[in-house]
Amino acid sequence: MSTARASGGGGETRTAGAAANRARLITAARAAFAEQGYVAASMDELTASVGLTRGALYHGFGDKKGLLAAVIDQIDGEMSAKLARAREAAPDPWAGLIEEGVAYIRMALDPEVQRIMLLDGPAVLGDPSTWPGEQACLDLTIQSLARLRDDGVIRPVDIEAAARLFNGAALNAALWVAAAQDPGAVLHRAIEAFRTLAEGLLVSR
Amino acid sequence: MSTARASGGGGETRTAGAAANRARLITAARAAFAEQGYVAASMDELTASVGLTRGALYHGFGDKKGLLAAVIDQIDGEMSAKLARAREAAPDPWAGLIEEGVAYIRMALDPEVQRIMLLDGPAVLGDPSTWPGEQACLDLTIQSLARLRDDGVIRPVDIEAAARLFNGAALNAALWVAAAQDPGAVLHRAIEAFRTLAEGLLVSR
DNA sequence: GGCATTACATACGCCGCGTATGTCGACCAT
DNA sequence: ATGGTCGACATACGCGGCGTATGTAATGCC
Repeated sequence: MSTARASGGGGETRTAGAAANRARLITAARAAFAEQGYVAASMDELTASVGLTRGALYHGFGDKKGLLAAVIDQIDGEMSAKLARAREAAPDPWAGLIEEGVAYIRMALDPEVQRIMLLDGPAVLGDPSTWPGEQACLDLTIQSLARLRDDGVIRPVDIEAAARLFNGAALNAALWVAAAQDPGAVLHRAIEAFRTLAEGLLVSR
Repeated sequence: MSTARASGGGGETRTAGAAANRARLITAARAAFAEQGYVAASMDELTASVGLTRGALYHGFGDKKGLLAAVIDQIDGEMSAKLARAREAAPDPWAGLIEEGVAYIRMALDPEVQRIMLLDGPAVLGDPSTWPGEQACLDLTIQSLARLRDDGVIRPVDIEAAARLFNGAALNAALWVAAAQDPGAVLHRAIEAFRTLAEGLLVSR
């Protein structure tokens, strides 16, 4: 057991381990997709940069889109974890919802998130709401809203519809911040406007 | 003056007129980009479908992205006109703002708008807020909001920030409707939630 | 009526993806 | 220990698509 055993039971240990090579490809792809964009990123260069060839890529991920899907899945997991922490750190459910949106806006400052999750991802893989990670994120927002409605905090609106608009407003605020020449200053304005708009859901304010 | 004179003063009238060929290319591109997507659309097939070659394309539009930009500009103009009419048909400024957003949501039912304006466009040409047409659209929303603020209808928020979030919420509602299996039913839910959220801006409701 | 310009068509080279095929090591049963 | 199977890649090939350089007919200008 020199190089780490995989879970299932297959054999590995060629030069660095199959799972390790997979992880290295995903890491390299995150950087390449973020810096050059999906279409401009060459799979020849990418695989060569980690000492492999395109054969490894098509064996492990099927095709170029498969690699993008793997990258998106990884980033999505990291984002979901951050959102959950932001929500749980808030004093009450309503503040949790707001802080979740604010955290989302902040994440869009990351060039990787901008390019991969908000620009190329939807264009290549289609509607983000069908991605497993995004679906899970939306479900969390729906649960938060449902509880707030049951507690009488927000008005009796269509929960799923409100969740989608809520996330959408945060997403667009994020895009605005990301494209600004002075993201730091714009970030504050976006967050304040987001809070104001969100209060449209409240029963009383 | 048999085939229509151009404005500037160049010469044309080869087979159908230069401006006419340009328009035919844009029309064909709208269909091709909407049905196959930007990357999958072949410029050889597209130009051949209107009886030309790729030479005409690179002469008139520079490159493939230039053709997409021309298509987007045309669609953008049509959308702006529709939005303006929706706003002007409303009884008061606040209703005008809401109706503008609702009209935007309805437009996203068009597959051309979905694919070209919301998916491929941003991925290929970058942030939509830098496009001339979108910028004009945002300016109109900003003017509407500024008037409503001066009239004391909405709360004293950051106007540009509110305009961006407002349009963003409408855009995401549009994407949701577009991806739904039953767009007609979802459309109503999206519009209602949009109205509720927008009321967060109002001074009193 | 020469001359420059417009508006294309034609020909060429390059790159990038996907796939088919080969190879080397690891496990597995006997 | 050994023949067979499988996994994890590398290598070789073909195809299509983009951009560009070059050629050419029609047109406007003087």
